[in-house]
Amino acid sequence: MEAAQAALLSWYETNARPLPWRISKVSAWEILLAEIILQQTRMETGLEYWERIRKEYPNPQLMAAKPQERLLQLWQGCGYYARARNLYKLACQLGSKPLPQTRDDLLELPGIGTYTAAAVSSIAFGESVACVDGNVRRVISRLRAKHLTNKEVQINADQLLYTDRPGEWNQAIMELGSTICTPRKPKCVKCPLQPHCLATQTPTPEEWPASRKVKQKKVQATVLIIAGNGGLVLNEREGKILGGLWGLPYQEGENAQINLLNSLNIEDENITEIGQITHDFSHKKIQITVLLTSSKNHKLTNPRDVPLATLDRKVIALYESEAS
DNA sequence: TAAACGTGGGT
DNA sequence: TACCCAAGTTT
Repeated sequence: MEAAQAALLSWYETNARPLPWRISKVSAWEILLAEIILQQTRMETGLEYWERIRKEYPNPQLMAAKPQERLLQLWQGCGYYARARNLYKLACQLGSKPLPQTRDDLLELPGIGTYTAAAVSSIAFGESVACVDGNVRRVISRLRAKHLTNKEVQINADQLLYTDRPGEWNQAIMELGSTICTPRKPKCVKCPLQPHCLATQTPTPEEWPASRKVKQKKVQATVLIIAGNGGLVLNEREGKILGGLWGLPYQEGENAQINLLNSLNIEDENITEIGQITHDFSHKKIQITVLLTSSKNHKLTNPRDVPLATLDRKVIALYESEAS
């Protein structure tokens, strides 16, 4: 074993956070659930979703046996709902077959990309493959003090991989990125890889890797609350944005208000504006006008009975505080 | 390849 | 306030 590998594994042995799957043995399915839930999601947030979802679905067959809407109900608030839709598709597609054990076979499944395929095959099945996530990319970029392409990062990760215990190695390097080699103010003094790192020899190790710089677009939108005794008008959303979740009538753009009212045959004079809300997506900043009217003879739904996105929950919370 | 896709926490 | 970013994938 090389010195850098020994140093990191030794550090990991005493500094690994006590995550559930490190404390006790869990199934490959539960590893897969964790990897998907943790995509772009913080550990502290993801853990409670993982506990909830693994408990309800100890295996893929039990997931496929219930409606997608049930999964989305457990997923609500976690974001990136395509993950849940793809996970459900995966469970259905699997049928009675066991989970594939290699990276290449896992890669064929919906919602499984290069990171997750390598993470699951190495952690759950011991395959010697290096996974590259944001942590690994950052650690390796700094070790080399270079702006690397994806391919170059993967090559470096493959070379560094400790093939005797690939799952443990992958977790160790991610753990380092997550707790020591952080995006800002990295704790180089505590880093087991410092003797091997080029970035730490510079005044600005946080310079690597380059940041993404995606600018949020500002958009206007209107939401309409149609309220009655039985609840609110809620519809199941379709498409990629919050698809599969339910939500209030919502429209973006200049003529959103007029279009919304026309499409629902609502008269102008029965409408009141109860407030403005802002809600951020990663790619856009939404300024929402919240309109209220009373239901004549619409089909009403209790918001507690259906999966909702945080955006809709915020709007409903405003309405409920207004009503009380 | 770049943009779309949620949400919440940190600075 | 504004911006960054988190165990990424899809198109």
